[in-house]
Amino acid sequence: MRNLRLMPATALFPTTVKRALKSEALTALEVEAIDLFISFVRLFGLPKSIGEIYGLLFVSPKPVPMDAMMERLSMSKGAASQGLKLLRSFGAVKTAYVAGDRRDHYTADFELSRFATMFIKHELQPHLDSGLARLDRMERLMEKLPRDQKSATAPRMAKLRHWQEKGQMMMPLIAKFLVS
Amino acid sequence: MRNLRLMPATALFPTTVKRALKSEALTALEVEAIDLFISFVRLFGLPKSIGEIYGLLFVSPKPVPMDAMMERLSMSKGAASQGLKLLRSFGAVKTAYVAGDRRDHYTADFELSRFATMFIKHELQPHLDSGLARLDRMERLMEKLPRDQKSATAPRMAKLRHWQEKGQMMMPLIAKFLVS
DNA sequence: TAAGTTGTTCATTTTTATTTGACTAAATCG
DNA sequence: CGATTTAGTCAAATAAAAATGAACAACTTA
Repeated sequence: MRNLRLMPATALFPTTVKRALKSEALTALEVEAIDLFISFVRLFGLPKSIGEIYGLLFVSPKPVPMDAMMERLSMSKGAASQGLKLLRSFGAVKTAYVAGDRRDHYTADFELSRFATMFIKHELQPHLDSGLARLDRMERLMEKLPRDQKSATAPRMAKLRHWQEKGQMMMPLIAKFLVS
Repeated sequence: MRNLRLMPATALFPTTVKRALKSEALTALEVEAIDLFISFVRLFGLPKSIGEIYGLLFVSPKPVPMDAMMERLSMSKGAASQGLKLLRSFGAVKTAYVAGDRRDHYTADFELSRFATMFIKHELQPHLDSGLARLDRMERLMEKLPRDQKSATAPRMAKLRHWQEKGQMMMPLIAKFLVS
C-alpha cells in the first residue's frame, strides 16, 4: 500500500533528508477534534472525510501536507484531495508555505461560520431562488382550479409565499449575525 | 400488485359502496408541490418520500388516506407508513376523522416551522449538548500538552467555546423567530 | 531529459440510506 | 366466529453517497 523504499546501507550521508517513514497514531486530542468535526460537518450534509480533515487540522500546531493526512487518517488520496479542494473552496482551510518542501501544506481557518455561509450560499439560496419561480407557476395553476378547490388552496399558497419571503429576508440577517 | 376483485354482475345494489378502483394521475399543481417539498425536506436531511407525502397533502383540499397516497405516489406501504409516522411525530401532519370510513385520513399542518424546530430539537441540540462535555474533555487533554503546543492550541479551544456558547444562545432566539 | 514527486480525476468498489413487500397484529364487519 | 380491512414491522433488495486507487498530468531535480 505504502511504497517504502529501504535506504541502501551505504547511504550514510544522504544528500536529501528523508521524511519520517511511519506516521504517528492519532493523539486523544486529535481523536476528539476529529469526532467533533465529523458530527459538525454532518449537520451541513458533508461527508465524514471532510470532518476528519478539518478536525485534524484544527488541532495541528503546524501546517500539514496531504500525504501526512492520508497516512494519519488512513484515508485515500482521492478523498484527501477532494476534501481539501472543497474545504479550500469555501475558505475553511488555507495553504501555507513551508521552506524546502515542495508539497502544499494546509492549516485550518478557524472561522467556523464559513461552513454556515457555504451552506447558505450553496444549499439555501439556490432553493429560495428557484422557489420563487415555482410559486409563480403554482399560483398560475391554482387559477385554473374549480372555484371550491381554488378557495381551499389559496391560503396555502399564501403561507408558502410568506415563508419564502421570510426566508429571503432572513438570509442577510443570519449572514451578518454569523460573521460577528 | 393491487388485488382488485371484479364485482359480480348480479351485485347491482351492493350493500357497501366500493371506493374508486383507479387512482388519478398527479395534477400539475401536485407535481409542483411535491417537487418543492422534496427539495425542502432534503434541506433537513430527510428522505424524498417524506417530501412526497407532505407535498401531496399540502395541496390536497381534503384529507387523504394512506392507501390513496401509496397509489398516487406509487410508493410502498412501508415508506408511506414510516413517512407518516415521522411527519406525525413532529406535528407536520394530522389525522382527520372522515365519517363512514375506517381508515385514518391525513392532512398537512401548514406550519412549516415544524420542520425547522424538529431539526433543531433532534439534530442541533443533541450536538450542542454533547459538544459541551467534549470541550471539557479536550481542555483537560490540552493541559497535558508540552508548553509550546499548549499555547498554540489554547486560542483554538477558546474559539470552539465561543461558537458553542453562541450556538446555545442562538437556539432559543431562532426558535422564537420561527414561530412568529 | 529521465526519474521521481506531488496532486487531480474518475471509473469502480464499498458503505450507508432508503424503499420494498411479505408477514403479522389488531380492529371491524357480517 | 371467520373473513376482510387497515396499518405496522422488518429482512431483503435497491438506490444513493462516499471512498478507493489506478491512470495521468504537471512539476522538480539530479
